[in-house]
Amino acid sequence: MNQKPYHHGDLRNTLIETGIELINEDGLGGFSLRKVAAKCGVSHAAPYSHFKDVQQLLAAMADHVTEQFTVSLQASVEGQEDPMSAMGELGTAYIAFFEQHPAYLPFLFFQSGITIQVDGVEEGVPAYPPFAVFRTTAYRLFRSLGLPPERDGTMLMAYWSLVHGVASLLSSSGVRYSGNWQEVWQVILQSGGTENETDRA
Amino acid sequence: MNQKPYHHGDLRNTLIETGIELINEDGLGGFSLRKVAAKCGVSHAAPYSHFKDVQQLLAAMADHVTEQFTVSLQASVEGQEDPMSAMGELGTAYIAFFEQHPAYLPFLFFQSGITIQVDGVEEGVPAYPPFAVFRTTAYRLFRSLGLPPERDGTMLMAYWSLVHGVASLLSSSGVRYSGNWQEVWQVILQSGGTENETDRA
DNA sequence: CCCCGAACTTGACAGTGTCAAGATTTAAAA
DNA sequence: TTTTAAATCTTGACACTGTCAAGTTCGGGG
Repeated sequence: MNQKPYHHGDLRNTLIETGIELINEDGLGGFSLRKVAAKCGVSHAAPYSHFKDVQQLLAAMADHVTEQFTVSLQASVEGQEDPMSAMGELGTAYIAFFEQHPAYLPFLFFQSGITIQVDGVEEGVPAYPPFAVFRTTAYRLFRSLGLPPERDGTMLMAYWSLVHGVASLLSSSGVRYSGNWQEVWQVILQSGGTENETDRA
Repeated sequence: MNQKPYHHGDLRNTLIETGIELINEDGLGGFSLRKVAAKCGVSHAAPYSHFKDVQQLLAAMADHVTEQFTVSLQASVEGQEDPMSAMGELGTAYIAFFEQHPAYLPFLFFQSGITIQVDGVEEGVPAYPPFAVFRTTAYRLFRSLGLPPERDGTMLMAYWSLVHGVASLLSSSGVRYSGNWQEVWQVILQSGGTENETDRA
């Protein structure tokens, strides 16, 4: 439904993908409109036929990356029977994503202001897709643990915040921790109700 | 011990403070060396007498802000008798700091690479000062709860990650959550051992 | 007193985002 | 098919950025 090849042949998508490559190579700070244009073999002002701003290109790039992120999260819980281990896999996938692409976290979360509706279920604002995966998986777990539904919001935000915090500390700040991160977010899962495998040393 | 007033009178400190003002007004993206210089009434190259880089000025600014952050955290636990409520206050202070200065989080954590030693207690790398406050307060609580010391590291990272995650989601991303954040990180504190005041509605 | 060196200014350079004007090509209309 | 309009891309310019080299000014130690 979009633009078909004119002169270059699907610039716009090429700009988006090349821009993402650039960020992965040189980091968010090394990004520039003119570099992307040069890498695509077009003149420095060519992007303005497809994006009114650098911000708009960055937003389109962020959308693309967000989609990959969502796919990655979904894949991690697909086929998982046990809700508890599904949550564990989800957290692992969340963190692995930002560990493998350290530039993505500042890029996704400090760039254009996404607004994530968390609370009032779908009132206008569409839920942030990765968060939606998070929510459905979490609710499944909470039901299986027999948690009271009033605590859903609190527990969901706790788990999401913790996983996001770990990803944040790992990928951006220079935090070194020799312990097992998986144990860290298990702390919340355990607190849900069942106390499986506390340390038994 | 530093430079005394020559022409301007304590530029360097003025640059640092003015730079921080700029970031609070225009955000991290609106920051520029030349703007800071202009705001200080000096020429655009004057900062190079005190900093070899923009990065170095930013690093000095970050140090200054980090100190304020540490003071704020320490003040929040001062005089608190009950370890549990001390931890609550600490988390509140952590988040309040970044809520009041939304530009600080990307500035502190995505700028120059601080390295935070978490695990092996003081082996070379000095602990990140705000984290040090966190650690001592947390350990006090864990002891009062009778937690096994082997779990100290895990519990500490869990609590820090969660609080940092909440601050991150609140101040950078456009997350809207109508619930009570304080309840959110209480989830971890409860999971420590005692279950005080679960919802009773 | 003089003079050395630290602090600051001036002017230049390459690189950035953005826009206006023109050239080129494609799709649609006649 | 020829003509026309719109989309795409280029070129050149502007203001702004960080950085550096060369000068200028000023203060304190000889």
